[in-house]
Amino acid sequence: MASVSLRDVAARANVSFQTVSKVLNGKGAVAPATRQRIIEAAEEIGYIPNALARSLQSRSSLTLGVITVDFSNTTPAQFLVGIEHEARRHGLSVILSSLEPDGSDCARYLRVLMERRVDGIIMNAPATEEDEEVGRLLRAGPACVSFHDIAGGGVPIVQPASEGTAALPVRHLLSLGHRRIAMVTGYQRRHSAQRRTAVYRAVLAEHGLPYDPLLVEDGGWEVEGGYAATHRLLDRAPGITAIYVQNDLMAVGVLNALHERGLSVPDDCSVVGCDDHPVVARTIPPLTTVSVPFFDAGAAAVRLLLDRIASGNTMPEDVFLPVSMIYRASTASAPSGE
Amino acid sequence: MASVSLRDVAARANVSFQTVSKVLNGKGAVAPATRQRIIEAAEEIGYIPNALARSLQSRSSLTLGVITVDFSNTTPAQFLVGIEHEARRHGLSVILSSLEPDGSDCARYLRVLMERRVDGIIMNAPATEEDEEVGRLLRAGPACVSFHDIAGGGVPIVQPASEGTAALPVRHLLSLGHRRIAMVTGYQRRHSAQRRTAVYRAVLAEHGLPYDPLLVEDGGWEVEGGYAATHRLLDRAPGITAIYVQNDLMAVGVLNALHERGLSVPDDCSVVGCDDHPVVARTIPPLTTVSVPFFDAGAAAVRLLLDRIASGNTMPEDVFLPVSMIYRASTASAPSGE
DNA sequence: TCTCCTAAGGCGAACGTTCGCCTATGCTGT
DNA sequence: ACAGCATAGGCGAACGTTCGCCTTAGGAGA
Repeated sequence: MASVSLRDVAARANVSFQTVSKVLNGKGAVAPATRQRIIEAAEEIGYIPNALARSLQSRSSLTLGVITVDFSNTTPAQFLVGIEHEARRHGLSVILSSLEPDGSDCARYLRVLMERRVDGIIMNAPATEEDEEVGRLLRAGPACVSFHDIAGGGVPIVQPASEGTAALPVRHLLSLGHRRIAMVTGYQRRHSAQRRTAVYRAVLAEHGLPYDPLLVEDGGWEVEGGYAATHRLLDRAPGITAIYVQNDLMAVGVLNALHERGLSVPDDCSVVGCDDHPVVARTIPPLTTVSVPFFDAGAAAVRLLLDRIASGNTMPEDVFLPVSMIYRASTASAPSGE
Repeated sequence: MASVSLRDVAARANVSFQTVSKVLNGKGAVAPATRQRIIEAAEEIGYIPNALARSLQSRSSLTLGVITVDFSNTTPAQFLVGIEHEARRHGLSVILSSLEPDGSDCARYLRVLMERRVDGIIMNAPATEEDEEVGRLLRAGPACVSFHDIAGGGVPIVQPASEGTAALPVRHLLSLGHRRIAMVTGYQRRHSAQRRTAVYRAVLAEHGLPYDPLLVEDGGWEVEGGYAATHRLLDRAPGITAIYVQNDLMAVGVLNALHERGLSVPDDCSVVGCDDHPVVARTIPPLTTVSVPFFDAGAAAVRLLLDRIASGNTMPEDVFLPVSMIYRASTASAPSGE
């Protein structure tokens, strides 16, 4: 188990260890017989190259660092899987750091990644989007790409287009004749929730409808928050015929709350979610939602990062991911008002 | 950006680089004034230790490798989060490798982890549970702990007790008076599905009930599989009054299929899931299920691994995780048969 | 005054690579 | 017979650490 090195292989094959290196990396000119002997020797004593030593010498760790929000939710997990697969395709490994909910440990983990000399960093930690220190570190450190805003900018962003994630559902509901369209938002301190709210407002305005704060509730991104938000909405704002929910997890809670109230979806109230979580294809009723390509987003982030590294860390354009509506059974025409 | 090393700090503080090392690691005896000077110098030129070099020299990478099935599902993701947190607590980083569905790339990734000289490996890749090569590599390589069986053994296992995940739900249904209890299994090639099936069978036998293959369908662990399996069951086996579903994701599909058939849950048919997926607290109806501590499982795996490393790779006992029933609204007494 | 001790810090070596340059050997062409 | 040249492989250095041992200087004790 004591690690066997190039030197051990060399001793066995009666050559210098540098020659072994050449053979194993297919570099220099080596006689076929010697090559064969070396390869066999390596095989016999179970030589495994030491990537640490290689990285030290080559000044490239072939490693990406990822700092992410808790990914036990499906959406950040999909993003992460996309990153991992694309990284692997390029021969890179991924070091994972998942943050506390408040993101307070981000700077510390960033430092760990820098000590480990990662070649690049991918961020998905909305809780730090206003953290100036994190912004500074990221601008000073290795190449970085982020899924959320970074305080002070300077880091390219990969994001679903919020015109898509918000405008598509709201337009869909409007086209079905709904006029009192409530919204359950994600945690309102997050920029993505704010952006979607702004788009909701803008689309309503386009159609001559006022923005009514009574129709908007914070669901905090989670199932239970969606459930509670819906009950609050129904308590205080009668006449709601549709709800746009900023993610599918909350939408599950929304459907449950409506059911508890004896309201039928979609007959009494339409619901649109966002993300196309695997589960909502079979909720009762199956949910109309927005499909967001999280896997692809992860892959795109890796590619962007690699471009950035290759091009000497120039600042590329932000990437906006195309999204699309998935029409299922949770939306229908507004009940004929009388 | 060109990396600054101990030597650079040393030059600035007018000492040897080894002295800088001593100060920064708090090792040798150094005069307070010198110490101060060194710390300031390090600060000023932005010294960041090189973990690669450190690992090379110390022969310990402070890294854990994790090989996991696609974790865009919540349960493997929770396990992974648990691992990451516990690893972090011990100052270890985690290198992540997620496999193709068939696990065919496992041996390759294992090799990468060994090249990177990880201190230990945690496996969660059920697709490889019969792969002899993987088993061999794991027994020969660094310390390892697994969440699923390893071909040939020799690796300690951390697992929810299948007496819990299967016996608890089935006993619950029996105690409610159900006698025709169907089961939607996970992918039947997996040992965990097989074990749960065996326990289901054994518990029925305890109560003098025969094992009826017509009541068992493979749902493949996914929502859609649960949905399809339920329709097949209802088509061919009338009189089912309860369904035990081996995971919650499938249970969502089961609830939907029952709803489509016009069967009320729990009045016409009870349903029990497994895992306590966050979503099933608000399905319609909320699902009775088995809570499995996946976070804790991840943390326990890390602790077991560290014990194993510390104790020179002795073979510890397997760990079985305690599970418990969560009673919600999807189960009720069997309809009074007439 | 001499010995001994301790504190402070220098120094060499090693961890396992890769890279570039150097040398020895033998063959080709005239 | 000799210059010229591939071809094969050796060798030194460097990447950035940590570790253990050595040296030096100054002070305490007899």
